[in-house]
Amino acid sequence: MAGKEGNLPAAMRLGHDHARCIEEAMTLAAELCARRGARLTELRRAVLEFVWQSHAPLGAYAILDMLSAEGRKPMPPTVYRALDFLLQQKLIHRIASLNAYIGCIDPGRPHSGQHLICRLCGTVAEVDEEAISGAIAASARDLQFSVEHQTVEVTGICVNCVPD
Amino acid sequence: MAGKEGNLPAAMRLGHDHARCIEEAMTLAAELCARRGARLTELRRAVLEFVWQSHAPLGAYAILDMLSAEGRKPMPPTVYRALDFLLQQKLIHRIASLNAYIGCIDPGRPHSGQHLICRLCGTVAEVDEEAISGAIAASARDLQFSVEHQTVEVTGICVNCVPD
DNA sequence: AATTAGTACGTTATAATATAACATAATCAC
DNA sequence: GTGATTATGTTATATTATAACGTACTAATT
Repeated sequence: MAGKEGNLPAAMRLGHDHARCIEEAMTLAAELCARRGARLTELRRAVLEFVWQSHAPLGAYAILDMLSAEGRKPMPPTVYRALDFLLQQKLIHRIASLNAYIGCIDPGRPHSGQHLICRLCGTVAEVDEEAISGAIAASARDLQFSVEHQTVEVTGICVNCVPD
Repeated sequence: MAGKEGNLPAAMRLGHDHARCIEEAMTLAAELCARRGARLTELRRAVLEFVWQSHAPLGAYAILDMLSAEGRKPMPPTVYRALDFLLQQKLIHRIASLNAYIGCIDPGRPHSGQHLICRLCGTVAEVDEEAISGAIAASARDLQFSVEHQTVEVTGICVNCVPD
């Protein structure tokens, strides 16, 4: 057996090399923006890096505070504009049920991710299951509903927060 | 062929008898609360009825305004408490992506509903597809994630808002 | 390197959503 | 009816988000 961490997403593997998560996310973001002619400015880079500091989503005002602590003193619109840019570039997701933002684990590929949110540790794991998105698409088709965006947010207790 | 309104949920059938939607919802709510020993007070009843005025979700402050127009002059906590009660009794759902509230179409049966939200007319149709909730449950099981709540909100264009 | 068009950011103010904390009133169980 | 419980009223404030307008930076072209 591979143990309980066998095939889990990084977010739910306690000992994972998170510095590498951040580094990969930042490198990929830079590449994608360059390819798209989108400007990943210092501010936007800083916001994205803060969002990636953990696998728990971060609120806009938490980001504001972190930027303030760094010496910048941005006002809310500045942060929201950076977040809007990152959302447009699909570098982050907004978690509607938490009013907070989290890094996208696979910004290069078009996808409608699903998020598993641990109520105890706050960790959010993104998965992309065709079985889920396909079932939603099929149900919408039955109703002749033209889907633009799927929000799937599953709240519960992650493997690290339940007794074995 | 039954036409485009063949098997659609009431929310998406333009000519449906909405007075009956309201009446059935209110009757069922009264029955369920009685059965559970929960107090469906006048205020809570009024809030539920406002939520059911249409198949588009209603914000807390819109409800506040409607109560004010009726002569009551409640403050926000009063409305939020009524909404909390209705949420606990599963008589309404909160649509996280809209910060708004909508009547539950089947409060008697335990279920995790999915919501299709039309970006144009605001109508929200609730469906309960085992294929969707099952796929989510299966994915969570893979990750040893214990699910407490599923939020599925699908944004797009409903059948009444697209050209034929 | 100046011009300019477009984009990004700064700043002020305020809107929209939600809750904490405590007081009063209604209802229920006995 | 008395006391316990639940519901609502009230004041104040927290949290999340955006409108509107001004300034500065960037990139492309001359």
